[in-house]
Amino acid sequence: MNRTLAPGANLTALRDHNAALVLGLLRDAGPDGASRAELADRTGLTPQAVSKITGRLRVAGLAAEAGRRASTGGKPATALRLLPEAAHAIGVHLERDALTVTLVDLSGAEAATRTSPLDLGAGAEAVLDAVAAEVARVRAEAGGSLLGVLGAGVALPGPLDHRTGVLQRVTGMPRWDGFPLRDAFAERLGMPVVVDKDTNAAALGLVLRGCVGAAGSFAYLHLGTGLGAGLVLGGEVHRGARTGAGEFGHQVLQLDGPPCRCGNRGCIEVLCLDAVARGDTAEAARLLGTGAANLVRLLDIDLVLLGGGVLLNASGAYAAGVRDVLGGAPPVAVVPAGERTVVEGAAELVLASLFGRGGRDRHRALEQAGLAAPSGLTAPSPGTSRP
Amino acid sequence: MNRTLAPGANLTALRDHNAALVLGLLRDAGPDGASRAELADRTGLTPQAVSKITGRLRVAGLAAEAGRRASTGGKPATALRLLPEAAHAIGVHLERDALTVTLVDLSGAEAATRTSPLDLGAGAEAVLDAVAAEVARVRAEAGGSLLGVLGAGVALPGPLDHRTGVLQRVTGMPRWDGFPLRDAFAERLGMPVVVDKDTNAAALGLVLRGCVGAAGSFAYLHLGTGLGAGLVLGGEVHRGARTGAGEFGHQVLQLDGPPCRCGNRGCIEVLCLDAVARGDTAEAARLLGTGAANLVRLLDIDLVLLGGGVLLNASGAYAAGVRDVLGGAPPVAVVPAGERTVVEGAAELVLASLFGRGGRDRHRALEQAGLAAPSGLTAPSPGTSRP
DNA sequence: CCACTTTGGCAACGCTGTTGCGAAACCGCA
DNA sequence: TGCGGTTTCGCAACAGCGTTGCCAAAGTGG
Repeated sequence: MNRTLAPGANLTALRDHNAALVLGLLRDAGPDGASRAELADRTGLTPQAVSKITGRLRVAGLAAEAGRRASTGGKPATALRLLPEAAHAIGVHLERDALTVTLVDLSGAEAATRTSPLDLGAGAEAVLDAVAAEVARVRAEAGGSLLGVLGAGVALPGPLDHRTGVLQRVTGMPRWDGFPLRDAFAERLGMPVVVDKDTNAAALGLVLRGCVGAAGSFAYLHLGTGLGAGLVLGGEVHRGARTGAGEFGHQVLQLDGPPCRCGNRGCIEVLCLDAVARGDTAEAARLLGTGAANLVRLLDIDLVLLGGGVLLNASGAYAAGVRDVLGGAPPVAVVPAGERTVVEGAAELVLASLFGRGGRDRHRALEQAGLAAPSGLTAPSPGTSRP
Repeated sequence: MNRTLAPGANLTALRDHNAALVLGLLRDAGPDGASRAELADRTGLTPQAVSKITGRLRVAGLAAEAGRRASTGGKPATALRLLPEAAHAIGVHLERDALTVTLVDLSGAEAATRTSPLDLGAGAEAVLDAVAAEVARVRAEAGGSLLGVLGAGVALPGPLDHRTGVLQRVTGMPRWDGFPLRDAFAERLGMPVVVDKDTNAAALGLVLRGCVGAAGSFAYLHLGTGLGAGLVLGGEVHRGARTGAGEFGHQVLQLDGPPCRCGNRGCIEVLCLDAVARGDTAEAARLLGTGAANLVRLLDIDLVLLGGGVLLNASGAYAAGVRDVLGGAPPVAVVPAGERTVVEGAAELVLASLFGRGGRDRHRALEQAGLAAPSGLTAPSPGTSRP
């Protein structure tokens, strides 16, 4: 077992953990906010600890008081809410023929978004130029404010390595093989960059945006030019050893089926895309449902989200068809996801570490957002709201 | 998302986390032990912190100094090792027709094991009697020492709920439906009890016993009377929403295949067991490999362990057959597991919380093992080894 | 023999969440 | 209107965590 994955914890880690936890709850609470007592309940911390933590958040400009709640028999609670404009993140979605860039605030709300054509096969320099230009335009559109952009998340089809940010043999585009995308983008954009597979980014975004309700685990199935999946297990995106998890499309469903470009026979992708090409949506949905059922049984999840161009064009039919195969027991919800899951998720790659959702460097993210100043200076008291 | 799954952390949680981490490293180090400096390196804690933690472990009787290492140019390191006999755990494996009970020490080494026939369908009282009797005999065999038995882990086929310890419709044995196994066992045996599915217990045991090397994720495939799997993802057993994860056997591999008792067609279990019944080991291995390949691609794991009676009877042939289907890239290791993985894993269900491997109540476990005395009394200095 | 390296303990320290206590603000009832 | 009860929340003192600074011990190598 890899012990380096479970490091020792010190007081800094403890503080950052709790701060991220509270920030996440505040984000989930939305503009109405949450009271300190409520936060204490949800976290298991004492009210005093929550007061100290929210005090730090207020000093850092990440949270503020937001009016009073109705009393429940005693002193009315003062709501605390996230200040979404305290920081922003950029999401970049690279497709074979298109580039989408978005700028979102801490709550995930979109400040500006642009889509433009792209030739991903044109090579690194051309793509870097295009992305840098679009990022600049999006920032200008959003008001030109250069304040508080925490970083950029980049989502693309893969295969790639999330930890190092290095691309592998992108199908049909050998020029990208071995390209250190993260470092190149970070240098060019002048900000921290996180790279992930498109389906993983989408799945992460769905978690952070509260689109999955109370489900701790779910699968996001994406049917576009290919068929892939993003897996969230126990609240965390499961990427596997080589960021290769989610290879849903090359699941063998028919041992003696038609050959696939991957070398096997009867992959669900081939069967499904054939049905789509024939216009047989019902059969495509049935195949998708069979694959989803395999996945649901293997991982015991109770939510399946559907996305990608093909599925969204007939989301009702696909959802119904998949639901039909899955049956009712155990009860699995099948829901179509939004239109821009991937680019929104790309931006969330940056925000995840702030909100205790398994980002790669929570401490740096919190520091960058104004918490935990590197110099050992203690922040002054925020001053409480008194008459 | 379920925020109750990510609670706030206080100083107690921090101390317990680090203590469990160090205990886990000491267990992995085996009888040769590990030096404080080495522990500091692996945990990322400062040497001083490690000294304090190991001091507490020594006071609690869980660790001791174990001689000197060769010098590397300075003062030679003093090795610290786990004292395995400081505590014990009981593992119970319930099968349809057999009962196995084992008593292991902290290192997982077996002190005594007994197997006896059992009629699982005979109902709760008869089974409780049998288990209690066997547990008493095993304790007697192990020397009669009643000291330091932390609890019992119970592994059985399921379906069941790990968190509550309640059984669901055990296939073919309706009398067990809804039976609160954990609480009934806990009362009868007079000790804490953890219940889990047999394949999950086996997978957990393989992690804790260091049988999986540096792999953070792997699948344990078990082919006995049925076909199931235990999944470890990112170092943690993945149980899913209802402890139902690992339903490998009812993965559809042949859309128009023979009907299965689960209602679908072409489940891998039916296909595979048919091949086994025909004596066609090569075909069974090929089918198993195809299912394993689906799983490996979906989860991006690089280790598959094989267990269960059928597989172990011809482990070489099965491993080779599975390896053949999986191919070499990405490199997936296929290895047969040991004979008693389930009952050993059942005992590890109890030990897991001590060693920072995701047990359900680490604090209680550490307290029970002699650490973190409930009264606020600080433990005295352990006294260092001086001439 | 002496410089150097490495291990590891002691004491003081900074920072964490916790506890004890009290003020503020509201409800409900007399 | 007055008073007790309830709930929220801050201040101050506190215990306990890992960290830092310093030093002793015990080897190696010139």
